[in-house]
Amino acid sequence: MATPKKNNKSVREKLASVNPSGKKDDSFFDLVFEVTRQIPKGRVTSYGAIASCLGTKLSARMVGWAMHAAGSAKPKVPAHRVVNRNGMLTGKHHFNPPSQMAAMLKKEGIKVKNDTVVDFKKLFWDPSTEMI
DNA sequence: CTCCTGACTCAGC
DNA sequence: GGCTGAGCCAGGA
Repeated sequence: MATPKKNNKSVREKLASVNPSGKKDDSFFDLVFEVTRQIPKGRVTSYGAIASCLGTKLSARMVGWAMHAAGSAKPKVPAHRVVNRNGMLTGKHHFNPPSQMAAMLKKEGIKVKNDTVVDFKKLFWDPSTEMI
């Protein structure tokens, strides 16, 4: 894909607006959580997209790692809407139960086949573009 | 304090 | 064309 994302700063500001409660801890984790929560229902995004929009495109792993903490995050983070670049539910094994991820996606109208999001490209939600 | 691992991605072979 | 290696940051042992 083109991946023109360059509003990394804008995204951060946007997130600041979402979090006006004097919360200054822009930990990478929190940032990822905010973005993930902004994902519209019936849409999905990739770790790389989030990482890229945050300015840490080289650390897509951290996004996934942050999702690991999503289970303890409050309110709950729709980590099921975050998949890898191929639209594959790589993190489903971390859900409880693993089938929960696909079930949630299906519930939102997203077709999941073989642990992969159908029309992922079409349902793809670019945080640095559609969120602003 | 040091080492390792991890829900990814890109580049190279 | 698919597979492998390396890089990234943070948290846990």
